[in-house]
Amino acid sequence: MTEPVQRRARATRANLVAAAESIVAREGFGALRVEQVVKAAGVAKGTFFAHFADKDVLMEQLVAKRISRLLDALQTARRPSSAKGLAATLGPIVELLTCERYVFDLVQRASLADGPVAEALSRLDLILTGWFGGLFGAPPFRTDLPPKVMAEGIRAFTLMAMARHVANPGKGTNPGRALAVHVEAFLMPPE
Amino acid sequence: MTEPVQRRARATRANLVAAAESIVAREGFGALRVEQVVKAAGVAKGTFFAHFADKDVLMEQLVAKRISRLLDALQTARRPSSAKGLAATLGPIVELLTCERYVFDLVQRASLADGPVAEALSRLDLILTGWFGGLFGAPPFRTDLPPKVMAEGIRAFTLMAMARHVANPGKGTNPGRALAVHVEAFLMPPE
DNA sequence: GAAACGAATTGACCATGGTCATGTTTTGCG
DNA sequence: CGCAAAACATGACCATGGTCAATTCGTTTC
Repeated sequence: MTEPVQRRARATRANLVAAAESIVAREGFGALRVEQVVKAAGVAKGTFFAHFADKDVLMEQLVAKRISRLLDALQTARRPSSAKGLAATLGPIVELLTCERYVFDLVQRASLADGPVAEALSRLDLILTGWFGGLFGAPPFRTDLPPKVMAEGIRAFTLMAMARHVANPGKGTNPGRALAVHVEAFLMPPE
Repeated sequence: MTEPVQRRARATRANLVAAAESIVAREGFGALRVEQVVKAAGVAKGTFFAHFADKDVLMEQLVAKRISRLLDALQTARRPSSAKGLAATLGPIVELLTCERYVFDLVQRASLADGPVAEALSRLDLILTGWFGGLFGAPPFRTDLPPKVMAEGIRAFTLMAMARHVANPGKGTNPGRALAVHVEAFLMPPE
């Protein structure tokens, strides 16, 4: 639960994480079962819950790691120069978070609390805020709003677009396009 | 699951709903257990799942009914004349949806799919769209955006404000104020 | 009203996340 | 070292949502 101090415990924890990662890679996040993890790691079930308050804590950690990897790429990307470009830039992250309903629900629950997912996403906010420039804004986007508020707006729109997408499987919803509409509407200066 | 055709089955279903409503009134949504409901209704567990695909389907129905009652009041209310007023107007609904984390998660999952909750919320969208006026907009709000897009924006901001609130219990977050900030920023013309 | 057939109901059973009293290993200390 | 305390691990057990083959009930047909 808290960081283990003995070498044995650190190894156990690492085994659990490795086992979980391997299962996720093979069968997806939603298919992971605690029993499966502990069996693969060669420990008892109780041990799992001695290391993670609940299943979600482990899953958050795994998802956050994936998000972080995508953000590493984003960070070196060029600042997009249009609403559409901005929406497209978020594409890989949207894809990760909507790859499974289970993942999206997890992220949604975790995105505004404390924890690794929230941390990862606040890193995204930082990148966006940077793109929107300093106190005086950065065209072509609106220049009258604090970048922080704009970043929060993007977050809200992204979450909604993704929510619509995962709530209507097979209905051909396009989160990227929906997102672009809202970003366009709210982050570009009205004419 | 589908509407029952025999009188007996209709009565069973009504009993289940009544039992559930009574439990919710007494102990809240999150505390409701299927076992408890079937015991109170005097039927077997399997009967519950013959009438409702899963627990959530029943809960959605109950929550939607509550939302609808609040909307009846909203519908007769005067159109708010400021962003702050608009946020305040949504207060009762926000309060209902954030009264329990369980409720919020349920609503969030259901809000963009098919079902009674989505239906109730689309009624809210209709009211909002009405307030934002016809094709040419209605001051003091922005007049350059389709009312539908504005209503969707409000929905996104409301969901995010509520999510932050339920994700940080006891932290004194104020969904109404957070909402007002975003509504102000995005729905009022920039100056 | 008896046969036949689908609707409705039953309850034992299952899957799975989570708990906890107990046992084992490691560490720090005299 | 010897030993007590803390950290760690165990697995039987529990809570709860959900399944399904078997059974009972209601309705239709002749």
